[in-house]
Amino acid sequence: MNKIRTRIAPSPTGVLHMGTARTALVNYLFAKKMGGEFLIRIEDTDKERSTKEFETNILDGLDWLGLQHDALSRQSEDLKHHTDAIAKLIESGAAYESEEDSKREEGKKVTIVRLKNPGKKITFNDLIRGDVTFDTTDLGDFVIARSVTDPLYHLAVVVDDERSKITHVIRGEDHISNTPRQILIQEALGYERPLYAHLPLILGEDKSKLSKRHGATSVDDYKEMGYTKDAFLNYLALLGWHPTDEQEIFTLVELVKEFDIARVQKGGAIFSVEKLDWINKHHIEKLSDEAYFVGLDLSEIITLPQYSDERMSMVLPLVRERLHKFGDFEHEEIAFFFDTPTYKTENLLFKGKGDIADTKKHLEHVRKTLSELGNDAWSDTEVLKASIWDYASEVGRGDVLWPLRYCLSGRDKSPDPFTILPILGKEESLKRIDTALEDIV
RNA sequence: GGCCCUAUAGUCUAAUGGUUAGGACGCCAGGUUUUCAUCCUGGAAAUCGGAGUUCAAUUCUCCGUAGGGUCACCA
Repeated sequence: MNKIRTRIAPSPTGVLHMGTARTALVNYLFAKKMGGEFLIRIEDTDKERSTKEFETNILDGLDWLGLQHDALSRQSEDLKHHTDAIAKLIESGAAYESEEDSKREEGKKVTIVRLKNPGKKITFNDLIRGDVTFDTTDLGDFVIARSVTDPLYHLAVVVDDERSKITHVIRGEDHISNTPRQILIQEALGYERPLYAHLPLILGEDKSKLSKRHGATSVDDYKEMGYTKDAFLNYLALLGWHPTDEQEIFTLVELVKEFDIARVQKGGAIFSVEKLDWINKHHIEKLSDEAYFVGLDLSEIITLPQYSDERMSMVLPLVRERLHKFGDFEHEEIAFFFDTPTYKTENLLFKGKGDIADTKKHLEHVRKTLSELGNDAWSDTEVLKASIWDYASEVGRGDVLWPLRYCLSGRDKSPDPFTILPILGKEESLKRIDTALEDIV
C-alpha cells in the first residue's frame, strides 16, 4: 500500500489564517495517524500577489503551532513540470491555444490555453460527504494557463499533487467546486485520482465564511492575545470534529492518537472565542512553571522597588488560576505585592457601608492579634486564619476581612487576606495595616 | 440566478429504526468560612417543515424551507 501523503497548499497572499491553520492541522493529524507524511507546498504561481513576507509568516505560524512538515516546496520552482504538462495536453489535443482579448490588460491580445472539456459528469467520493456529482459541461473549456509557459492554479495543483504523490487532498469546502475541473485535468494527463475530503468551513457569528470583517482571524492575532498554541490547536480540532468519548482537552500528540476523519462534521461551525478561552485556561493550568513564566509579561513588575524572585514565585500561582489567556494579565493585579498600594480610605468600609469607627476598631484588633504571632504562624495561612476567625465570625466576617484585605492590596478584587499576609510577611503587612489606621481620623 | 454542500439547545457536538435525546461552552440560581477568580451542586435550553417507508423515524427516502459555498486570464 502506498504511503499516505497529505499537504497544505497555502498561497502567500496574506498572513496565516486560522482556516488555513485548521486545514493544516487536519492534514497533519490524518497523515500522522496513518503513519504518513505531511507536506507544505507554497502556491506562489500568482507572482503579482505573492510575497516572501507572507510566505515567512505562514511558515513561522505553522512552525509555532508545532505542525511539523516532512517536506516543503514552492510551486514556482516546479514551473518546468507545469509547462511540460501544458505541452503534453496540447500535443494530445486535450487542450488548445486560443488567441483572445486579455482580461487583465485592456486592449491587449493574448494566447491562453484552454482545456477541451469532454463535457461529462464527474462523480468523486468525498471522505466526509460521500459521492458528489458535477456536470462539467457547465464549466466549458476553462482556462488552464495564461500562456504555454504560464500555468494557472488548477493545472499547477494537479501536476504538483501527482509529482509529490499526494494520496489525500484534504482542504476547505470552498474548494469543492474546483474538484471536477482538477479531475478533468488529471484524466487528460492520465493521472491517478487522489482521495478527497472537504472540510466544513469555519464561520463567523453571522454564519458566513470567517473573514477579516469578523475580527481576529489570523494565527498571529491569537498568538498575540496570549493563547497557547496547544489550546488554539485543541479548539480548532474540536471545531467540526469530536472524539468517541467526551474528552475535550487534548495535546497535539493526543489528537493524533484520537483523530478519525470519519468523525469530521459536514456542516460549518461558528467560531466561539468563549470556548477557546475555556480551553486555553485548561492548557495554562497544565503548563510547566517555566512555560507559564515565559507566557506572562513581567517586565513592569520586576522593576518595582520590593521585587524579589522568591516572592514572585509565591505570587505567580495565584495569578494562574484566574487567567484565561496571557493577554488578560495586568501587572496591577499583583503590583501591590511589590510596592505599597494606594487606596481610598472610604473603600475600607465593607460594601461601602458601616461605621468607620467600627472598621478602625476591627483593624486594631486584627493588628494586635497578628503582631503577637511568631514567624511560624506567619508562614502558615491556616494558622493566620485561625487566629482571627473567631473574632471575625463574631462581629461580622465581611466587616473585618474586607478592610483587612483592602488595606493590604488596595484593590477591590484580589486574593483573600490570608493568602496575602504570608507573602508580604509580618513587617510589611503590619506596616500596611498601620498606614490604613493612620488614615482613619 | 446556475451548480454544489449542509441542517440536534444561543454555540460546539453525542446517540439509536424503540433513550427521560447525552456532554461541553455560555447563561441563570445556590453553595464552597468577606470581594474577584477558581471549584461544587442545581436549572432553563434542541432533533427546520411536510409527506412517504415502517409496528415504530431525530435517524432511511422524497419534496419544501433556511443557511452556506462557488461561479477569474486569483489561489
